[in-house]
Amino acid sequence: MSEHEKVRVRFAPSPTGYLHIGGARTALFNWLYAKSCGGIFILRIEDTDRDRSTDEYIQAILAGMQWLGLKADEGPYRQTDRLGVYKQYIDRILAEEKAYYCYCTKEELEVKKAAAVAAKKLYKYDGTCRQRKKPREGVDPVVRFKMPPGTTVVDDLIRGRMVFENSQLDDFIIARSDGTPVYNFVVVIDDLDMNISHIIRGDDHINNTPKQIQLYRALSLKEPPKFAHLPMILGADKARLSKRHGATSVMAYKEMGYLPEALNNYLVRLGWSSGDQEVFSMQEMIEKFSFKSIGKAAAVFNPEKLLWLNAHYIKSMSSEKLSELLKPFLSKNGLISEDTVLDSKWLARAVDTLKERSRTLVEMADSMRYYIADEVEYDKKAREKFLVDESLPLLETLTEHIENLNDFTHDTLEAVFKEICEKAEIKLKKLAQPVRVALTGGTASPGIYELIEVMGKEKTLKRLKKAIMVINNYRRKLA
RNA sequence: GGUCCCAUCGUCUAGGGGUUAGGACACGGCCCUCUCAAGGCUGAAACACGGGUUCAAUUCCCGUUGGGACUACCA
Repeated sequence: MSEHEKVRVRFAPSPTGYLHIGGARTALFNWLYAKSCGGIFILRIEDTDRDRSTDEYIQAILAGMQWLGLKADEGPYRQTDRLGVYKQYIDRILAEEKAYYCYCTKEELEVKKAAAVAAKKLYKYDGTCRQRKKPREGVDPVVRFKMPPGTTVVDDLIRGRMVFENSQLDDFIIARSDGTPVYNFVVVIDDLDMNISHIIRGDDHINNTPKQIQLYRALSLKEPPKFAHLPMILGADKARLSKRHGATSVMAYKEMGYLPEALNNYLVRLGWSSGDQEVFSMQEMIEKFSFKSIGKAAAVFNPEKLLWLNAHYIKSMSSEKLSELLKPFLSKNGLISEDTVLDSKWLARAVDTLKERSRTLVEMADSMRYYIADEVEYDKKAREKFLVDESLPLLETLTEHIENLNDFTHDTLEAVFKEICEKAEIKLKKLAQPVRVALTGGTASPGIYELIEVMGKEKTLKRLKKAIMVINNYRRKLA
């Protein structure tokens, strides 16, 4: 592949909000395509809307992409740093008479537009200023593109051929009356200037495409880039994904305890597939990515499936790594503070017991409560059902056994439990459930032996004794 | 309204002129089991509708319906 044919793609968000699910998917697909053919992935911040763009959002977008592992090979470029470039192009296109100054005021245009709407006709700029030779006093003009006649063909890599009548396109504005260029113009300049080979973006941009292609042709002899329009992501109500549908910012998912692997995997399967495969490593995605396997229909965002994938990635991640990721969540839920010293081996052991039953890091951190907190709080129903007279001798016997136990491991604990059950002629359940409530406060937990092993002798004994006390107190009250 | 796009289980999707229309999430059942999970097995669940083309259409074409995007001196 020669140098100028090299694949160069870009993700071009506007910093008017956080990196959301839809943007992340667009970024991912661009990144994937670049990686799949040894191309360059460029990040470009489209901040020409100065009223709505903020630095805070730029940082948020960067943070989101970093979390997802979508590293840009070039950039971030900022369009506001390139205003001089756009100015040159505007002067040039004006000089070549492919664009013109328009002195129609907003108010005049409003009136024409209202009339068109009232008559149920398509509103288009009527070309009043196309022939105008002289400036109008007291009006700062906008610059409009002189849309040529004919048709514009878009050969979309995903959708195939689309044909647009140029008469339906407008003499759209390319520079505002304050001289600043507008989106449809700067995109084209940048893509031209940055030698973008493929434009991969949401299909909400389809209608911009013919306009941009016309601009390319007006500005350059080069063939315009190839276009690939990705299907939209919708909410459960089939409307465009928005805040109403829950968290839409990528970083919000981080805070809810999702793993970037899970989110990437979920996102890649929205509109794309490779046979029956559901789980993909980033490497596999890169290897299998192709425009041919991208669908055309919009996809509904399904949080349940994301959760399932997250659980999957939690299960398959090493407990050591998980422990590190878990720590921020432990301090957030108050289980550890800055000066807490956690033995990392012990933490990994604890995580090990929780991996298969946590769908998010938040859930896992909450389960850690019974391992870390000083006291457990009993669930009312659990206490009433299991911390009862019947359990008292069992808990007492167990306490004695454990006090004399030196070898505090899964196997010896199992032997102890078996022995007690045999002597008392009861099923394991009769013993395990009260113990579970005593130790965790609830009825759901890891296996009883691993639970005790991780909890340790001291904490186990303390809680067993507390449970015994609770049962005795209750008896006394009744008496 | 106009332009453009889209249409397989509730959801994500595979498939494609002849299939018992496959998988995954969610849901139900069973197994495993000290609880909860995880895991295994299993069940229910879809080609929007109407016309063509064809020996044959869910698949190709047209239309209808439904959904969506755009229609800014936003991006």
